[in-house]
Amino acid sequence: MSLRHALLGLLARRPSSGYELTQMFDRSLSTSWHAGHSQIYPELGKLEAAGLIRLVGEGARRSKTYDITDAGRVELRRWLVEAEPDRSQRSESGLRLFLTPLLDAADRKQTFERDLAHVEHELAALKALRAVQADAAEPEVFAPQVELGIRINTVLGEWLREQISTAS
Amino acid sequence: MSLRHALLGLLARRPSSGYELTQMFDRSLSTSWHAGHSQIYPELGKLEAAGLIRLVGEGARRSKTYDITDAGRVELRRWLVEAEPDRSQRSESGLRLFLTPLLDAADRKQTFERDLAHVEHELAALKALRAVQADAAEPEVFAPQVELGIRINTVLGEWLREQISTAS
DNA sequence: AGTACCATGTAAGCCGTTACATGATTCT
DNA sequence: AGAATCATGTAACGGCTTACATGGTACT
Repeated sequence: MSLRHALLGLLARRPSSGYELTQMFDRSLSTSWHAGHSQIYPELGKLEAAGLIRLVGEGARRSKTYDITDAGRVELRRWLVEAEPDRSQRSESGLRLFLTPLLDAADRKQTFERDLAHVEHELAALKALRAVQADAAEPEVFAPQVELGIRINTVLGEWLREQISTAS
Repeated sequence: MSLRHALLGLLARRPSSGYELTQMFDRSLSTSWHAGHSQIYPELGKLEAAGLIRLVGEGARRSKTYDITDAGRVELRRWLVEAEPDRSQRSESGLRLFLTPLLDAADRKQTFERDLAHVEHELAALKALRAVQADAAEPEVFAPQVELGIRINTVLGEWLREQISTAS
């Protein structure tokens, strides 16, 4: 269960409300993790009860802003540095790719083209993000990670283009 | 829920027992999907009840071998070609990478080195697999996918090495 | 006054993991 | 005969998604 560490990590970046955390999962973390508000609010309650975060203010519209505590920072560092990473992944795209050889040439080409369109869309978004962040004072995402995303999507695109041309 | 389509896909490759399917998840599909036997056996029952697979033989030790039906093949193709892919992923490694900037330089370097060791291990395994499959009559994994894995792990390794050298 | 969005919460049900349980076959 | 491995199944529990539910604030 990494949700608690994801929340600790986001709160270590800056104090936030549950609503803001929900948005961060969609905007910044969507490529690696997702959580809906119905999962986040109860977990914030548990983290507060465990003393890893604390309520630092209530704002307009009953919003509750939390911040990480020293105990939370210790736990977050322990998890990041000392805990053995769980490297298992769940990727429907990977599964689809694995099953692609079952399709005939026409269907296979079609799915590769669909995937290529998606990869190019991602690539354009990442390059736009890189351009924006070059100026930004406080980048939302770690710049080297944008660069990694660009490189991975680039090789993916190259591979897909090769598959499309050899399939026909 | 892609488990049913993963099972349909594996059975479209060759008729298999639940036990063999469990092993295929570990051996061939572990980088994109995982399922334990306690999930597989009940799902095979549901697929059979739905007419997408059928029992084609019972062997030693009460083993039950299933094969995909024509209806199953139709459903598999529909899912692969026509269904909108769910591209959301759950990757603890991605989450860890996202949170890495919170660490100090020494801790960050340490985690990058741990990740690099793992990437190099994967890369060696994939290159060995590529060498073995070059000779094999009936490759277990689609050769181009091994190539893709090699390329992605290569850029990952390069990126990690850059992070390690600029972090110090 | 009505609509849209901000903000938090709970409940039902499904999916997946871990643990429990049993029997068959092979090897030493 | 005992251990290891093959092979299938069920049960309990926890995580995650979807749906239900409510109220506050801003805009027109």
